[in-house]
Amino acid sequence: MNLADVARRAGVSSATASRALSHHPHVAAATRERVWRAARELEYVASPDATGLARGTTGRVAVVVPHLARWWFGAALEGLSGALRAAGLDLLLYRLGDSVDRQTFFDELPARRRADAVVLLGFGVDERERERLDRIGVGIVAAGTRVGSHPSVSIDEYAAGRQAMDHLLHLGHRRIGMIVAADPEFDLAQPAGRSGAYRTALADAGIRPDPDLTATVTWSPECGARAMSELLGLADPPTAVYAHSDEIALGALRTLRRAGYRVPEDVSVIGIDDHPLAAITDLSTVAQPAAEQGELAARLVLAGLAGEPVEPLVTVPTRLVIRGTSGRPPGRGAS
Amino acid sequence: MNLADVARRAGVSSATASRALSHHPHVAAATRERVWRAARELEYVASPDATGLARGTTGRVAVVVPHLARWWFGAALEGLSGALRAAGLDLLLYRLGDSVDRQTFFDELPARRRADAVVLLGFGVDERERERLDRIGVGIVAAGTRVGSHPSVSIDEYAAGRQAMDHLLHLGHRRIGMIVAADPEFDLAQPAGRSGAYRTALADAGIRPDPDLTATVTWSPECGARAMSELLGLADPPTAVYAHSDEIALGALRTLRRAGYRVPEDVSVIGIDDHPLAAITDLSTVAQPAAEQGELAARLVLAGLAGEPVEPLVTVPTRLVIRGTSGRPPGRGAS
DNA sequence: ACCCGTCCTGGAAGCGTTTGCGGTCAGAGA
DNA sequence: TCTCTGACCGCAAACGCTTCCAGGACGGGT
Repeated sequence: MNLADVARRAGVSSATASRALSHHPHVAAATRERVWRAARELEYVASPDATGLARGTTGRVAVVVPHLARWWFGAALEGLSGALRAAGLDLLLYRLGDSVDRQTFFDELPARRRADAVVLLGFGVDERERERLDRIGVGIVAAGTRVGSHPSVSIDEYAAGRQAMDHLLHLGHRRIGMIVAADPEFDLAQPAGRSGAYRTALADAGIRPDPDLTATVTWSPECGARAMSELLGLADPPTAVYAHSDEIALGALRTLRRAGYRVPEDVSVIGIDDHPLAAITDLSTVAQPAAEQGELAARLVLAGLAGEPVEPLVTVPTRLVIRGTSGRPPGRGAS
Repeated sequence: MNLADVARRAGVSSATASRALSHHPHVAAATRERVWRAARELEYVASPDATGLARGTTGRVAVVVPHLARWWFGAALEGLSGALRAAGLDLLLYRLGDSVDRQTFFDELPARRRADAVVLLGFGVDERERERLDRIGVGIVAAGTRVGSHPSVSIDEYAAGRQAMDHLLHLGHRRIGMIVAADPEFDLAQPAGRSGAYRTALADAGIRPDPDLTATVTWSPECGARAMSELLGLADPPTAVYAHSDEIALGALRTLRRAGYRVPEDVSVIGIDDHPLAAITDLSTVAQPAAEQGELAARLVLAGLAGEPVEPLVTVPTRLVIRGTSGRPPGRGAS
């Protein structure tokens, strides 16, 4: 069961056994083979605790997420876990459900000494938290957002927003609503870029933004539905709606259909994400590769661990996906 | 940084420091206080590796999942992680993406010696795998499925299926289609109960099942859409469809709408899960508490670790949620 | 035949905790 | 005042692995 047992069975010292098993040079081929055979016969597995103690490294990386049930997080985590597993690293998952969890996490830093690196998945941290985080003493990588000057991988939020907005503008829409997806507990950092795109896109098209056309809600389909109701209640409702996420957009869609509006004949809708349900709902959107972002984050971690230089800011491309919920505004007929 | 440093600063031996920090009895109150203060000042965090080595326990729980991006898994994992965190246990995540991952996982048992318990989230294992699993040497708990005689928490798949089917039958449907959600890689174990419910419900209603009315697909909305096309292509298409999951049902819904069928006037649809998008899509379904299942699984783990007797089979209730996609069959008018 | 590298291997010292065992010391009972 | 009983505390041995350091064997060059 232990290294000593393997060594005994192979007739060598535990030092040699250790070297043989971890592919060190300077071990005779025959010896190496004997040790490996003994290990196999005994079904030997090294104790990671002992290894960690001796080597000063844990073989684990901590991943911190605010949510798990939302599509983006699950998908990103899939990419991340796959790449880490391939590299033989274990994944320690910390979910910070609410501000209490969050507070204690940054106060106590439970991940300390338990991982060789930390990945922040999809949420921003404030100044104080970043300062705490630095005390954790290991490399930090962010995915889906930028965190200070740490290496990070994400989409260009602004560009993604522009793709959505420009699409609506090209279709001829002038009165465009926006549903902002914010999170009361977690600064997702995405809203800024996505909202900025809204404003500048309008400005570039020579349209003065109407503050009434912006609704801010928390991240859930129900809220998207409510926000849409608000927008429809305006004296002069929008002919198109740009939602910060597909989940929100789907909620908005529901409200529109319920209220008897035709989509896209009366109102166009576009989201961001390319959620799996967007395809079957025929929702126009801006696709972002979630799993790939997770995977790239893992690569940054690996590079950092290997002491290689790491690309500080990786940006993955987004892609406009035009489906059935976006069309020309009413009263303009198809070309 | 180390225990020795804390001990030195508090003017005691590291043995005493250790006892004081882990709330052992037979430590003078004053001493304990001094040690704690020193620890706080030094921001001391015990090395889990060293602790694990000395104590023979890891403080970690391995969680094995086949998917992450699907709602149920994310939600269950949320419940699980919350409860484990509250108990001070770390969560080690192993995602088995495909049969290759799966094979190597069961061959090499990487979780061995790295966790005090293993939770199998939402997938069944075959005989060989179970036999391998037992060699892992720690407690095993299953959630969302049953695994041998290990403690497990899940819904009553059969009962859930009956709730859905009986609802459709009560509405007067006689020709009911079923879309089975299977997984080529993972035996989800759910199909059996859910399909069984279909057959016995029909039998109890005196209806002979028509094999053409059953479509088996893998678990994704697109497949649900395709399966629905198949059913609609039948000479005598169903007036209602019972889908094994909401995701499938949503796909089916899309096909129906595209094909110009009205829901529920022409065709009724019901799923299982109560996916967050089911509410906004107005999909009738059978709700199952995903997060709660995860949380209960964590409790089983905790009980097992504490040496308490653990309930072997926990069943959580499901609930029929009638929304807008289920109604009376055509040609029978509202009562 | 001798010396000197080169390879391989073993001894042993950590890595940071926990914990069994024994020692010290103060207070209580006689 | 003397012993005895506990409460506290420290010593040192694990826990299972890695790695530095040095020793032994062996072959080739002189």
